Amino acid sequence: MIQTVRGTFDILPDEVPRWRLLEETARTVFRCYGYREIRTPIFERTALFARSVGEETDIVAKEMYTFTDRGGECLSLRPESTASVVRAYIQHRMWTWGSVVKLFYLGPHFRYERPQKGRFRQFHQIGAEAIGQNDDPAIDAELIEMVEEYLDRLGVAERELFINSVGCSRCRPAYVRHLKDALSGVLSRLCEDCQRRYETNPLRILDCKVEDDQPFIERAPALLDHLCEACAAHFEALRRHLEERGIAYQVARRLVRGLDYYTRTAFEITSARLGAQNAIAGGGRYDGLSELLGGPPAKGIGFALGVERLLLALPEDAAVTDDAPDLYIAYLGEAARQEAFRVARRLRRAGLVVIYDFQERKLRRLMAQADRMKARYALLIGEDELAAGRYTLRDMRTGEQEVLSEEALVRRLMTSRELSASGRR
RNA sequence: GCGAGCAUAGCUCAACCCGGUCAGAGCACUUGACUGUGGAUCAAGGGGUUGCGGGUUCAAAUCCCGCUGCUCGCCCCA
Repeated sequence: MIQTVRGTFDILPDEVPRWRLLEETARTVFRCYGYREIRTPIFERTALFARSVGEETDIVAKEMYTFTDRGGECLSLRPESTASVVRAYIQHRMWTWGSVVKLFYLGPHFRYERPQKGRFRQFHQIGAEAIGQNDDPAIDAELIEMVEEYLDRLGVAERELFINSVGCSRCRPAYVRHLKDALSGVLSRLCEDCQRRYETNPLRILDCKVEDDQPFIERAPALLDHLCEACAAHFEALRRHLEERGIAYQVARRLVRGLDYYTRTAFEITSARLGAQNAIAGGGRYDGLSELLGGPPAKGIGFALGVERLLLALPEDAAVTDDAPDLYIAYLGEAARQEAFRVARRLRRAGLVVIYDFQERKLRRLMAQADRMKARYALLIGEDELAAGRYTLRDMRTGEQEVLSEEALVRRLMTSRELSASGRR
């Protein structure tokens, strides 16, 4: 039997409401902050990700789904979306849209990783980007506020917000040299991974969780103490803005970002309810990315949020299936069956959710099924009803029944406040 | 790429340690008790080559080896 491929999964009807809740809440909240939805292709030229995310990162070096199409183009399924959004910003000359363009996206992304809790090969991200000439720290603070508001509205508890600054192209290289100098003496006493990172990505050493390495890392110089004046001022301003907005945060001096394009503001939101992969959202500034991709100078900040992880942190009762039928039609006999189809069609056109069984069954079974499906009403069409030209409508909650003409039935259902036609649609 | 654990009915699991008792329960599904009226109860039924392949043995779901898959952790990241 052919099954879903490793690291992918079906989202079955019972789970879909939870997904929709996340998506719809994102659209609602982000819209309030002036962010507009953008949908970029699911695959792009490989070069886009190689250049932006970084050739040496794990994502590009060993996690992308890369293939050559029939025309010989080297393409990759998107491992993230910031690169695509910035590409779109450049391609569509969005700087003419205004000084800061605010965009958000949501959808599947792909990385060839070893699956584990909260980590899959096809995974979903919700993210937003603010791109333009302006790099006011208030933009950073507003974006963070928006993420917090979103998580609040979903009821995601036990969260923590960490912020840091990773500097810019002026101050970071000097700091990295500083860091390497400071660690060179104790390099042999660090874990294997850190020895490797020392060469490939020294900043990552700050992120190491190995117990024995901690004393050395604690003593190493911190990025925050080596920012250039402009970056330091930017970070201080961000802190002030967050405080003015009443957003609780912790400065995580060792927080770094995995992708090469990040500058200055870096932040991460974790949830204690998650497990080993406890980062629920992460983001930061990427002021050089547009130019790196051949576009005009532009500043940018964004974040991405892992939907599968968010789902793990979401309260149990966050969403319920809302596809229970308004009306279950129980018919008895062939003539009643045709009548049932006709009535169902009329009510469905009016927006009601109407269900019936295609198979002849005993009335008892039909009622049991209506109950199981949580139908609000049941409509009985049998010999008596056909003869009288009136139907029996049963309120499944109270058990009360009334006999109604078709017109009275339609009027009755259409004015019922709790049904689909007048309510949620 | 590395490490550990698990794999029995559609789902949740029992039997595995100390091989032999037709491979079982609950939920779900179908039917009946109940001639046109649901949630309860009782009964019956369908459904499994015990992940796959090999080995040991008179005998393997049970012990051994290989493979595959899944889960969790490392790495990395959202």
